[in-house]
Amino acid sequence: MGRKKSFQQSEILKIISTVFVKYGFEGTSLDDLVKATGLLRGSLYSAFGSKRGMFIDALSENIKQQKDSEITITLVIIAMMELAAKDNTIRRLLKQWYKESASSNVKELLGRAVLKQSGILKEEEKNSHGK
Amino acid sequence: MGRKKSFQQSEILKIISTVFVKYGFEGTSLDDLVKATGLLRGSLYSAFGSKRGMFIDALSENIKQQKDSEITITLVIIAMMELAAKDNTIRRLLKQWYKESASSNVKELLGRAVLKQSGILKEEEKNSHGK
DNA sequence: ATTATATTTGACTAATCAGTCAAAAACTAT
DNA sequence: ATAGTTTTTGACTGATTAGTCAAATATAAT
Repeated sequence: MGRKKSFQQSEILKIISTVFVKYGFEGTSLDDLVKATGLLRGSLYSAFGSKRGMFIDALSENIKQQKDSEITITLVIIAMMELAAKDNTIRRLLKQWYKESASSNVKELLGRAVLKQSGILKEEEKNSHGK
Repeated sequence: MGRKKSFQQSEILKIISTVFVKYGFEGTSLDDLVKATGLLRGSLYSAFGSKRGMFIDALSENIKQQKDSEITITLVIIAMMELAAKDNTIRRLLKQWYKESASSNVKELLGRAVLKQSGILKEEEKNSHGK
């Protein structure tokens, strides 16, 4: 019953993910998310409750669906750098991700993604650092 | 001539560094910096010009004085995740740091610091991940 | 068609943000 | 002491922030 949702939650979470990846958590404003999704604030809030809720749902969805994708890794790093220390729920999510991570060298995976986000690496040097 | 500075720039930069490390760049407010340093906004602005200036000076000082300390690495990661993509000056600074980095495995160094910042690692497991 | 329920709409709010600036204070040189 | 210079002070500003909510709209069940 009731009015139908005008959007698919998982599609919106994909868009939300790219915005958080681009600007970080604190660097992303609700207006950024409103513009990117095409939804209005009220719709976003009724679907996710808060900006934090939007981030958690985006992170969870990404972890569930594509554990080692570039977007997932970047969201994980943003969560670790900006949120985990003060947010138990997010820290638990990240612990789970860490435990189940398929990569043989998570630290290097994270470090590579940090370097990539910074834009200081040219394409050719993305895999190893001559040292 | 003129009134003497009531503080030593390098001491204030140490304090500023710890605040940015704790809250990130976007997550740090001027009020946070005012409280932590004990200086007033006007003094901070006349010394550093802007919040970005405070971060750049803190990062530069740390890179110059203790290239591979924990605080330096964390500031580097914050700069890489939040600022480098859109700020040429900061990206140049980071490129220089990367080029001159003494570590044999920068990616792992960065990844370890990200994990540490998140608080998901217990002390015993900080150096290797059983996998 | 009426009732009940779920979603959308977007103007609104209170709080917080980075940054400014004129006046006061503290210093040096003469 | 006076003039010249620099720093400090903190109230102020306009912009932006996350979040709210009553009204409008759209759907399903009866």
